[in-house]
Amino acid sequence: MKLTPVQERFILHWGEMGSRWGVNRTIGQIHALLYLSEQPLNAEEIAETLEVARSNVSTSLKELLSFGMVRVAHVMGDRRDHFEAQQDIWQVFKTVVEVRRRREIDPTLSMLRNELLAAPANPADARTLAKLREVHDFLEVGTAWIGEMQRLEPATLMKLLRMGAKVQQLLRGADEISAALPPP
Amino acid sequence: MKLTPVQERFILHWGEMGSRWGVNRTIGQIHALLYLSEQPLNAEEIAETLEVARSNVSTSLKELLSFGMVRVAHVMGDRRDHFEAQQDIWQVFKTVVEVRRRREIDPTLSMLRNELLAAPANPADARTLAKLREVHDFLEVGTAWIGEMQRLEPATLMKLLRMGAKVQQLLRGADEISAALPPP
DNA sequence: TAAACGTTTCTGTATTAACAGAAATTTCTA
DNA sequence: TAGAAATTTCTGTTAATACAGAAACGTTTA
Repeated sequence: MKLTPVQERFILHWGEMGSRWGVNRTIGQIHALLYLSEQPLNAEEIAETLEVARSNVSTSLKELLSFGMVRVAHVMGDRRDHFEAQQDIWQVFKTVVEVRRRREIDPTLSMLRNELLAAPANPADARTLAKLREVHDFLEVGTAWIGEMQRLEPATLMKLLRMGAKVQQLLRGADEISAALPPP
Repeated sequence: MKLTPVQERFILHWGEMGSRWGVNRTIGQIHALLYLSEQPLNAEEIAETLEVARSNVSTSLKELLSFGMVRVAHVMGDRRDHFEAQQDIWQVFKTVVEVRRRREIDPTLSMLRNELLAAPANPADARTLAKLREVHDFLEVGTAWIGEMQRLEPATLMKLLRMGAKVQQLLRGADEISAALPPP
């Protein structure tokens, strides 16, 4: 597959950013390529276009599949697997958030839960445990929030986002309401 | 500074997670130590407690200071710098979001802006540019949203988060309102 | 201004992750 | 069930990052 200069720059950039998003360059590039591609591509085409080793493509695709960012498609009369990327940018974002939650928050949450449950009698730790509880509660509530956000439809979210300041007002309103209630 | 087993486990875990959050182990550990510490610590104490090289502490502190997660404090009769971590967990979170936005979103936004402005006449790129615009708009609107969220007070946010489902309803309400309006 | 104290920068080593290419395995077709 | 085609796993190399220890640089006080 021949790339235009614009496509090439986008793919290279996406690969570069990959490392900052917690995936390697090849995974980023493959995702960008499939995101831009009009039709599903097979592993061979991907390897040729990006000039990376076939095995590297295989490993990377497996990871992208496991994230749910790419799926297998089949082309009539061709027995090879073809791959296509999730095209809805909001879905892509939800996937990213989900993956990162599992990697970056869940392990800490479960570690904190353990410490708080094991709750030793050592009075020297009273202050420490109070802080751990604070972090725990913050993360707990944050992940619940993320979960709710993820249940929103793409269209709904985009509209909400576009509303911007209005939502802000809505939230401030909610704050006033909750301020009027007795503390939890 | 002598650590209790609970403190030690927390610090080690935080250091471990550091790499997943885009900072190295030492930075994570120092942050955890200062977060738990009752009073500001100097670089020497930090190095001893964590058993890492003094130079490593210096570099890591500089980075934490640049993030705004740690600040310098002074102790009467001691000319050495002492360091204390931001204690408000919501502030910590805001800082993390801010740092990651700069690292993970801003470069892509500016790259996309460039491509869209340079807008070459090549008709083969029409489809590609449309997709780039979609990504661009999504990120643009997302960062604006983040900015608004960051202006909320800690107490306000915690209350909002705790409201959970109620906020969800509020958002759905907003959706119905926006659905009733003509498309933007 | 000297010397004691504190901090930062530099340099080499070690650890980790990414990747290419080869080998092995699986899947499909005739 | 051959044997061809496609995919995955394995192995060694390369590149990037983290880190310790040493050296250099600043700052304060007597």
